[in-house]
Amino acid sequence: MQSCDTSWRTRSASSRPSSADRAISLPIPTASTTNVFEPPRGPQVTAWLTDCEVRRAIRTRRPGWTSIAGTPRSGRSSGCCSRLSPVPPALPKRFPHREEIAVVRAEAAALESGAEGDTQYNLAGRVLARRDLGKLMFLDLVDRSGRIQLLVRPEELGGVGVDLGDVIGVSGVATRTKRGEPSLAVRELQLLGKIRTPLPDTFHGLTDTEARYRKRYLDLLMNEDARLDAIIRSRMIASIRAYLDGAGFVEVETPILQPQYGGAFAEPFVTHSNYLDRDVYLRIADELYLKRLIVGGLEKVYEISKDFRNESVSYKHSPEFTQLEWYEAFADYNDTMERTEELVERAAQEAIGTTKVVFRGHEVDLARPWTRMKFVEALEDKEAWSRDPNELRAKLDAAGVDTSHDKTWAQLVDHAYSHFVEPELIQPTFVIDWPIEMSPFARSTDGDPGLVERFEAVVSGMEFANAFSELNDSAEQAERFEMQAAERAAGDVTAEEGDPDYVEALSYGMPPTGGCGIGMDRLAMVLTGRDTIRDVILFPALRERG
RNA sequence: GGGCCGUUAGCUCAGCUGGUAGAGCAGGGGACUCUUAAUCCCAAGGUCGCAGGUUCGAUCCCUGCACGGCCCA
Repeated sequence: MQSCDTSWRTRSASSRPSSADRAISLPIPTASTTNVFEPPRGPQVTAWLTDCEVRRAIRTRRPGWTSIAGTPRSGRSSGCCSRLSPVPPALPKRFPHREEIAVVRAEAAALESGAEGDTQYNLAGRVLARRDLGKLMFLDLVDRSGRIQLLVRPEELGGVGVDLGDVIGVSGVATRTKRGEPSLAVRELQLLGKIRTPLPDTFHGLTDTEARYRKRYLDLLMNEDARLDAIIRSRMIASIRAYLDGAGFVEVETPILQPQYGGAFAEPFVTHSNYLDRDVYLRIADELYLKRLIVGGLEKVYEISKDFRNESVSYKHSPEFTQLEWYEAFADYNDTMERTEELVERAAQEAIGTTKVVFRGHEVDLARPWTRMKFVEALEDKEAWSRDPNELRAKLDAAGVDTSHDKTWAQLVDHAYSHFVEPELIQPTFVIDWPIEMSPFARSTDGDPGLVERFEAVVSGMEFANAFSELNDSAEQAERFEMQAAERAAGDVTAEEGDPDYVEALSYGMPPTGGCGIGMDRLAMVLTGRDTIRDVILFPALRERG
């Protein structure tokens, strides 16, 4: 099923390594760095209740505060997180003036053992460890920014009923324990969300691959790496948007439901519109609509969106995936290559703080410039190039490649490329100047009308970007569609269907244009160091459980 | 689509070519004032993925199916 890898715009697409094994670490956010993930900082945090108010609350048994929420208990099992657990009265609906755990942890880490800070902080998060020593209780509180130990003296709070997995809010001061652990000395503790089903093993976490995908919330909750992956992906997307916006691009949205799909070699999903009283397709690419906008004069447009391809899955293929496509008038594929390098390098720096990653077992550097390699020369080096289908098939058969599924020359050549060239491209590489039969939307090269100005970007053997100097002549586009119709007739069911409406759009004239598609999921794989696309898609497609 | 592997307690895993299942953690009861996979004591926890077959007897052997993983297409 190579059809996926011959798309015009790339499609995006074990044991779980521990944090220490990961090639990347997030730069610690500081006040000076712009971090889109940090919630807006309010005024300097103080207790959300004054001591006086707390005392009054305790006297009046103000609901919600653990210190007065129930009978003081002893023992580590001071409440059940199951159906037997007493329902706390009216939990708070908000918890304002919250500081990030990482901030308080940093302050605590700078203290002497046994010392306490001056500032009272509010922290909130989930309790993921509990070490109960009778009159002393240690809880580990986790939020998105990190983990900190809570030092609790239940008697001083009038008893604490906290179960592993509860969401709580606390108030207290930074401190370091005698053993030197950065902590918060808790003065007040409040239950904010009750756990009803026990957590998975808090030491091993949730490691079953299927369970991690089906119950991603548990994966995120238990595994810091999973949270990190989600954040890296979000930063990557944010960085890309910021880059394109800054470069004068207009972000647009084009139809997902389309009467005519196109722009890639792929099987579409088919659905039905009651209003239109006809079947419509879920888009397989944004390409043809975006170029209509270039015809319309928007000059620089981009879209980051879901595409859908009704095909099987693999480590780099998912039936629904996120793709970035941009189109830039008055640019060609050389300009587009430079922009691709810059965009990816910036995304890496802003998402993970470095351009050096480990992906699929290889140390890779995404920093500019990337290697340029001509498609035909790469195949010639492997003695896997011929313009004659029979001769090419013979060469591939001689090399032990099973060509029985390849019906056309284009399929043979694609097979040869996927088999011999692509897997060996480890450092980021642009493979340029592709056969015209494989590229119905790209302009011919100046030197060889049989080749087009197209590039694919590859890293660790995986394609993640695909671009070309866009064909902008309607008559030639019509001929290319006819060429594709011949491919279909020859047995390639994924060959491009013609799109007369698109040809008509081009007939009004389109500026020379460079266009590019980058698989966001695949780029996220590279940046997170994940080997499978399902690890960077929060809710991957799975079969219904039997 | 093909090959290989997996599915046992909420989670992480043991289970000897066959005699109806164990541990740690979590959960329940209790002890404990510096722990950090805290520790200690007690009790509880199971349609061994599903359906057939072989057998006196199946978590174990065989077949099919479901779901997942890896590799190939």
